[in-house]
Amino acid sequence: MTVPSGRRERKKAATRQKIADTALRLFLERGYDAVGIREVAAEADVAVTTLFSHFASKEALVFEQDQDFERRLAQAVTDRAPDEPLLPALRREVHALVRHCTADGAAPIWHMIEGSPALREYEESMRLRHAESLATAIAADPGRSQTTTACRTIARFVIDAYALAREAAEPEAAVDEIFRMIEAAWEVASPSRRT
Amino acid sequence: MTVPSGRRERKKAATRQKIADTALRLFLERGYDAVGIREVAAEADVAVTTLFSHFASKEALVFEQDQDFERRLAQAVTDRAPDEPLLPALRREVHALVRHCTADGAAPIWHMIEGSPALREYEESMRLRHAESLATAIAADPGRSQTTTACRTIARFVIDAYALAREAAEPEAAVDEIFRMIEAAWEVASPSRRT
DNA sequence: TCTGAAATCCTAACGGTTAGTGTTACGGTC
DNA sequence: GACCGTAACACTAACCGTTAGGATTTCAGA
Repeated sequence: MTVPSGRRERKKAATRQKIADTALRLFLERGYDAVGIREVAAEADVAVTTLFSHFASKEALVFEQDQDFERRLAQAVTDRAPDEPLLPALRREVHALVRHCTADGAAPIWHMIEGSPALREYEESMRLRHAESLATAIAADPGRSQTTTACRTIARFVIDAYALAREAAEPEAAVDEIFRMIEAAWEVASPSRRT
Repeated sequence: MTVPSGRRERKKAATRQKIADTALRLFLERGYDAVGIREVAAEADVAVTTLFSHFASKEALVFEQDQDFERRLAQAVTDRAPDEPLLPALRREVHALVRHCTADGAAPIWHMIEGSPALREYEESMRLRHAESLATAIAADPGRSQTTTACRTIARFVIDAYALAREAAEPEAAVDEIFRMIEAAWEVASPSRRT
């Protein structure tokens, strides 16, 4: 027991990172579908079973930062200034996420994702998880009077905003446009005012 | 060319139906994951390749009415009374769909779907398609002044309403609750009024 | 009846994923 | 420093969904 201190963890993290880096490099070089798992494992110099002990699926190799994403959304709710309303905080975070995904370096990756049905599908199911965890965070927000259904609804809408904005011609403007709609929906779900 | 008249089409439809029925029966009897494609094909007395010429994937065997669903949503927009506003028409249709899915006989099927990650994921990606086609229908609605982004957003929200309502304790009430939020979002997206 | 095409079949494989079973390398303990 | 439990990793062999390739049957129309 106790805290596993040091080398072991570092080696494990290094292995994981090497696999992820190798996979992404190969995928970008030759296309996601054209590179097999056995090949990624060989190039990263690990066994196939080791690869799958670090990543649950081939698609997960691409969405390595999945968990960061999920955490950031929830933290945008829980860690905001005490007097800041919910939605502006979420809007800021979504803005940041969209900016991060449409940055220069990220373009080839998203191009690859859009080119592979398997990756698109996987991303969709990721978003479902993100919406659920965001809904939980919103529902736990103090001084809130909306129903559970309303919280889950708004969480979905926020995730939708992220997904739609990324595909829009002007992502940043789209975020603002969609959030105006979400604010209206949120208002109407409030028995009293005060968000 | 001309219209392929009769027997051929009937036989094909019969084969398709037999495969779907057999698959659903086996899945419900022994669990989705516990029944293999080869087994379904054998029990339906067709070749595996034939099965896959009727259904694109194992999951598609379960969501046989996929296309109906998609068509009904689009038609709710295009076939509504000339003076009926958009959202009430969609609300009616979503009500009908939710009622259909929460009907008595359908319970075991949805239970099975919720128990299989593969099926949940597939359903998610179906919804994406449905949202896209609904967005197209909404965007094509005459006398409409919203932006493309707003149309796609509302389409997503409507699909979300369906998904969320089905999981709610009181599905019918949830539909109404969520649609109140969607109406507000739609209003705010209108440069002028008049839906 | 003949012909073209659609529907079906068979075989064999490919690629992601997992189970089963060792084998190493590390961390804490004596 | 020797020792043991365990976490990380490796190897093999398979399972399962899916597809390519190509043969064969069955129907609609000329």
